[in-house]
Formats: sequence, structure tokens, C-alpha cells
Amino acid sequence: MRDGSVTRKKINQAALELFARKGVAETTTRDIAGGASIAEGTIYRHYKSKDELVQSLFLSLYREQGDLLAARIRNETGIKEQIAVMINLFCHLFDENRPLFTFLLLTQHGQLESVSDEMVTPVSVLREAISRAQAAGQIRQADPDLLAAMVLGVVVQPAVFSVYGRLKQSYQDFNAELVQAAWGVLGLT
Amino acid sequence: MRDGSVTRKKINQAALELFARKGVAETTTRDIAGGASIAEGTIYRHYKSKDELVQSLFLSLYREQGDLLAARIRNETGIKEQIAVMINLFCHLFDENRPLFTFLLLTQHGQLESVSDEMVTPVSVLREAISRAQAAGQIRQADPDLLAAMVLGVVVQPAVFSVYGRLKQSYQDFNAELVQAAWGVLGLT
DNA sequence: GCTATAAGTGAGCGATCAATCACTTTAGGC
DNA sequence: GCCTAAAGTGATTGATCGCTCACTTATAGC
Repeated sequence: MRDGSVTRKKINQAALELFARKGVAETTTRDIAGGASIAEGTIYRHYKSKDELVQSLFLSLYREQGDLLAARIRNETGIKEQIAVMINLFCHLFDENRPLFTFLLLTQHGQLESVSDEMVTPVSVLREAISRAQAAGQIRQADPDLLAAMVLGVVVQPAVFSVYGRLKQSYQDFNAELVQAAWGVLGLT
Repeated sequence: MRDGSVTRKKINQAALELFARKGVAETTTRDIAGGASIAEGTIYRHYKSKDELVQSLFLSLYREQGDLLAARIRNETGIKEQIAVMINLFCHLFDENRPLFTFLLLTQHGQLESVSDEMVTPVSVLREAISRAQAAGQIRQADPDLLAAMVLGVVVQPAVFSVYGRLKQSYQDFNAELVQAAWGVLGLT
């Protein structure tokens, strides 16, 4: 038997970069094979179809980010600190791996529906943190999904602008402003 | 000569709905022709290519929304009122025409680069309003593009959640919360 | 009514691309 | 050193899809 795990990682890496740069529909299986320096047929030793590759990539990366966030806030008790830590992690992640963010951003359409309710995701981690803070009386009573969406928007939309070249600085530079704004959304001073 | 303007509108309407529902790449020119109840070849009497149709649709709708916003805040003087009026308009627009929002959302990738700097867009209107308020000392000094992005995120991200079924209520119901949060982002009480 | 011109039609073409499959290569177990 | 099973190959295929083109239909101006 041969070990295909290295090849699988090469496929995932090449696919991620190409999907982020050109979009999923515009990236052919030939492109992916070329980027990974393997034959086109090899892709199909690891994935049943291009669709399965896209879905597998999305779900594993999306869950991975959720797990990372959950691990980071486990040590923090106050909601303000949890928000700050999550935003800080996002800033680092985005600066260090823009293709990852871009891929998740533009494949959410059509993939988000395959996310089960029980799955740990960046969104679920944020919402649960907000829910706990509401139960503790630290945040006003309002739909926690709505609050989570608004906080997420504050952090993600500038990243979208950054991807499209409207904002040019390192994302770290925005860290303090983002935290301030996220607190403002939740009514924390 | 025959008048093709009705047919053109039917093409635009069918394309908008299909693009929003299935995505651009997944929508064929046959689909569009079927949706508009015309022959496939007729599309090419009005647009040179499918790409041109997508770009023309995006640019005209994006500009249209910018013009609408600009007209609405012209009467308002204070930044708080301007923000409130813009959010109110967005809520109405979204509830009444979700395909429009969905289309703009998922075609921004790849189309946003064809937007010239001089063009009036929802983003430019928001940024200019924030800039003026900064000049008047009503909002703290910070990158106006960043502030605009954060405010936009507060309003748009819940709409994204709504499109994907995570938030189910009418968007009007969120109006007050959205305004409160947007003010919070800008440090207005 | 005749003509010119643009709009509308849909079968068909050429290109593209995901997926297959017969074949080759590699390596762990014996 | 041989066997086996999985990994890797790449030419091929069948289907899809954007776009064309020869033709028909409608209408405004005369």
C-alpha cells in the first residue's frame, strides 16, 4: 500500500488557493491537478467528485475555525474579554491566511446549508458566548442570533473590504477599533 | 422596428431571480430564456455575452441603490438621523426584494472590481456621510473606510443570516436594534 | 402596401470540463 | 523476492453550455 495522505494535502492546498483566487466554478479539475502537481485522475482517488471536494474542504475548515475560537475563549470568563480574544484571533488568522478566509467567504453560498445544527462553528461559538452573557445579565435581552450576526458583521465586513482592496493595511491595525465597535454593538462600554 | 424594451426587462428580471436562487455559474442562458419565456438567441440581441449581462445588471442595480440612499439622506442633517434613515430604507428594500439583495451579495465577487472610484454606491454614500460627521466633530477620528465597513457589516450580516434561514423574521423587526447597534459602532449614544 | 430595419427564433456548432478506466507504479506483509 | 492492494496516471468520453447564424416576424416611415 502507498500512503496518499501527502497527496491529499497537496490537493486540498491547491484547491483552496485556486478557489479563493478564481472562484469554485471557474477552477477546473485540471487547474487543481496542475497546482498540486499530480494527475487529474488522482483527485478521484481521494474525492468522489469536485462537489465533494468543495464540501469536504468547506466543512472541515469551517469546523476547524469554530474549534479554534472555542478553545481560545475557554480560559476567559468575562464577555468583553471573550469578544476581544475572538477578534484578536480572527485578525491573526486573516493576516496569515487570506485564501482560507476568502474561500470560506465565497463558498458559504450553497455550502452553509450542509452545516448541521449541532456542528461547532465560528457563528455558534459567538452566539453561545453572547447567550451566556445575557443569562448573566451582562448584555441586554435581544435575539442572540441577531446580536451574533451584528458582531460578526463588524469583524467580517472590513475583511471583505480588505479582500477587495478597499482597505489596504494589515488587519492587526484594526484590532483595537474592531473590539471597540463590537463592544458598542453589544452595549458594553 | 420593434420595441425590445419589454423583452429586455423580462430578461433582466428572470436573470436576477435565477442568479439569486442558483448562482451565476449554475444558471445557463437556456434557464434565463426559459424564465423570460423567450428564445435563447434573443438574449444576444440585448447583450453581447452572459458576462456582459451579469456586469450590466450588477452595475445598474448597485448604482441604483446608491442613488436611492443618497436621495434619502439629502433632507437629513444629523448623522444619527442619516444612519437611521439609511437603515430604514435598507430594511424595506430587503423585505420587498430579497432576490435583489442576494444577487448583489453573491456577484460582488468579481464584479466589485469593475466599479469605478467616481461611481455613487451604497458604500460611498455611507462613507461620505461618516466623513462629513467626522469633519463636524460628531464622530471620532478613525479611517472612514473602516467605520463604513463596520456599520455596513452590522446591517448586512444579519441580512445574510436571513437569506440562509438562520434569522426568520421580517427584517423590519430588526430596524430599531440595527440602528442602536450602528450608533454603538460609531460611538454615538 | 412596400420597404427597411431591428427583434425574435431555435437548431446546431465548437469548446470545455468533470469523470472514467485500463494501465503502471509503489510499498507493506509474508 | 513475490504478491496484493491501494495510489497514481492521462488519454478518452459523454454531456453541457455559451454563442452563432440563417431564417422569420413585426413595425415605423414613406
